[in-house]
Amino acid sequence: MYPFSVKMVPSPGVKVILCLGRSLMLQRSFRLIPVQLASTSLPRKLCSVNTESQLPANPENESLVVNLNLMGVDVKMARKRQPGVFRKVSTNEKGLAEFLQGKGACPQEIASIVSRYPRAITRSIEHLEQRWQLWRNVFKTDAEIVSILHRSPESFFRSSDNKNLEKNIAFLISLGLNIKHLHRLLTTAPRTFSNSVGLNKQMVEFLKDICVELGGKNPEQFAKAVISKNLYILIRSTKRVKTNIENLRTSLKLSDSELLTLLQGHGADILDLSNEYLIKNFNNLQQKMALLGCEKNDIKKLVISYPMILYIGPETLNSKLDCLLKGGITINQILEKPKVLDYSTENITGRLEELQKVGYDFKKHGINILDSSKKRFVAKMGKLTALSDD
DNA sequence: CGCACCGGGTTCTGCCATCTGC
DNA sequence: GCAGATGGCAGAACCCGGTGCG
Repeated sequence: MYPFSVKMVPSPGVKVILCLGRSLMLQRSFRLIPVQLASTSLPRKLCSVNTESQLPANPENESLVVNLNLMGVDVKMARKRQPGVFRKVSTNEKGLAEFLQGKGACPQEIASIVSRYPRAITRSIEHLEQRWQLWRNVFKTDAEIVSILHRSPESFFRSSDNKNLEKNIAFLISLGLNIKHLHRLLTTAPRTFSNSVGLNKQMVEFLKDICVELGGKNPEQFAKAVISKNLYILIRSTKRVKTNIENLRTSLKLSDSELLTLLQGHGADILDLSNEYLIKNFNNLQQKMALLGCEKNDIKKLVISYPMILYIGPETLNSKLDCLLKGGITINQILEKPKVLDYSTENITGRLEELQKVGYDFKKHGINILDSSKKRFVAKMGKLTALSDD
């Protein structure tokens, strides 16, 4: 039970609802019963007076504030975020709390959810139940949904349009994405599902257009490939994606087919970057590589074989490169095996030190050892130490 | 077995601006 | 004119292991 329920005397109707549990059908029959308790005690007269007096359109609902405080909601934060919610005469904080608790959320999680997205308390039980079921089409357990809600309350509550959510799921499936894709998509970028279907369609159409423009033969396949490679793409603006594609094309002087291959491969990820950032990273890369004696063509090859290099910020990239070079690795070796840049500078530094101790010869053995999992690296080091001890 | 190649998994919300509908 | 709905933005890598080949 929730703290505020101690203080409140539920009306008979609500008591009935609470006892009935969570059967959607039964709750539906009680639809007309006010879901909010405290606010119903607020005299209606007060509101009608407001229309003709100079008082603010609607004063803050005091009993709502009391309820939220009892729930442990950070009222100050909530008020700052969505002040309008506090002036509503009827809200459903109790229903929401009951609902979420029934799904396995703890009071702290519920408080945190409401603090960060107060409008959640304006959703009716029917709405919540329906939306939850739609999410359950994708998730196997309630616990998974609770964890997403706790992570990003806005993704679940921002839209009141369950029809739109339904259409989104249907649309994504129609693209050829299977349930596993949807699961990853909803886990990773839940906002995708509260976009309007129109917006999602717009991005997909844009991707298909790009494909055709670049001489691709299968636009649907291309769009699907980009989405499954980059799960965030549907929460980006087409403007951002378009500008990034243009910038990639011009700065690398890519042919249509090179660009097409890049975009549906590992290049899909870098479309996420803000336009500024992509340019900044590219300029830094170009500058740094020139300093190290590389040709323009080397840079192009490097980006095509390892697009994620453009994801790395100037400072990180430069220090990573410097650290490798200091450790006795040549720039040509990096150009050949750019995946070593995948690993953190700390990781690389540590490995270089260990390898130096056993006198590892990069000229002879190459640098692949740096691009391996920790488990494999440790195993390899074990052998190398044993060897050097002999 | 040892190694290189390669693809995959994780990760990303919380705020502000703008429209829309009552 | 208000609150709700929706769009858009900044931020900024790292790690693991299956598989197939010699």
